[in-house]
Amino acid sequence: MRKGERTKEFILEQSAALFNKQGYASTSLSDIMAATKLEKGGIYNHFANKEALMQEAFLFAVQKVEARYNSLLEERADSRSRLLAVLEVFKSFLTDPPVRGGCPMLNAAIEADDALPALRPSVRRALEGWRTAIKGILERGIARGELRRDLDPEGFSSVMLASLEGGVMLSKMYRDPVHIERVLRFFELQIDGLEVRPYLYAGG
Amino acid sequence: MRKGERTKEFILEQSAALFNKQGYASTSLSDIMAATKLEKGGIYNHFANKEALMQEAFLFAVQKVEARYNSLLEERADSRSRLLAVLEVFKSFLTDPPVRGGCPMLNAAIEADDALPALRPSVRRALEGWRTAIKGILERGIARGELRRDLDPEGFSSVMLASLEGGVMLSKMYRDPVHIERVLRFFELQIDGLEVRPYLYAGG
DNA sequence: CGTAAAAAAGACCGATTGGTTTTTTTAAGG
DNA sequence: CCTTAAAAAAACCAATCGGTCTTTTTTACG
Repeated sequence: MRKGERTKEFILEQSAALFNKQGYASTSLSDIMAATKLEKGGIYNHFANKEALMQEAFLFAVQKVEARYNSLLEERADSRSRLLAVLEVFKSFLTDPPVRGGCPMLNAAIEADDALPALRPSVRRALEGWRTAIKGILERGIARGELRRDLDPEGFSSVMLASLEGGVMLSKMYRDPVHIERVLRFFELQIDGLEVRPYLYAGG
Repeated sequence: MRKGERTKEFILEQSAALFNKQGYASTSLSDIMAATKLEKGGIYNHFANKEALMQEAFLFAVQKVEARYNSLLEERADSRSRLLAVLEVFKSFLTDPPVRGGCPMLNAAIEADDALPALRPSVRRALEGWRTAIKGILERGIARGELRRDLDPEGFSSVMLASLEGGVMLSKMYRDPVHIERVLRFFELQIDGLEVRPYLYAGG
């Protein structure tokens, strides 16, 4: 009973990395067998079929990313620090990925939208989770008087998430972190511009 | 002789759409046979193997996108109009795609970086083409005195391309054009902010 | 119109795919 | 320790994969 759960977790960990690196359709059960050193029977004992494995592996990957974010979030109270934590998560997809192969949401999104319709709802939910997280930081920042009131959290969260995902894609393709770094720098400056500056804006 | 070239073009057109929609690895020769109503022999008469077909189909797709851009570029001389033409191309991936299935560079980039190494150089070249196109518009705009001198073409081109690709991904996943529209609006405002305003900046 | 070459069809191939079932092994609980 | 159920292995399956080769059909040209 306990042994089974441990191996299931292990299968998820290995296959999540494979799916994220090679793609879901391109990763065969043989690949997973090789990575886990398990025979087919040992794998299908824990998952009904490949689709169920893909589904669970994606959620496993998303969970890993969220764990990374939460650990980065510790003791960060103000909006600016929190937004920087989001930036750091996306940078980590290239420097020290929670799951090998880049951003799980981005990778799954491209593959899911036509080829893997079953995965679409989960991917969408994960992306929406990130967008609302960013939006929440912005709204809270405005409410706390840390961010300018003329900022549009709805719009800015879309743009920031889009840029980060695009930056990850570019840096992966170029094999050069400079592109995600430019995105990071750009949004650091944007965030600073959005901040209410006590001295500059004092009294206004 | 002429007939062969026409069918080759037709195969490229059909398979480019399939590859862009379903992914390269997930699109089988049977899919292409069904789409072209050709037997396997009729296809392999024009392409050495599936990899060669993928390669040529990707270049075909990129060419279609470039053609769209060039048609949008006509009679647009100033930097602002040209940058807006770039924005329109990326919006068109969702509203009226040159090749069905979204942005060919984005889709291929995600799949190519680990699963299809043979496609990587072409994808990278295509993306770099777009980035340098944007950079060129910015540099020219600065030289012509249309854009502010403190603008960094190198960095801004990365950020703009990343955001557009990310915006396409988001809108495809949400099946809602609002996200790419937010990116578009954001960069329209950015571009306007980068412009040298004759009255505001007159003399300085 | 006839002919030679190009183009397409069709049969065929081994390998691999995801999946199932049966057997063996392992591990946990009384 | 021993038994029982869980877990993993192993054998097996039809279908599909990309690819090859041979035959038939079509096309272009003299």
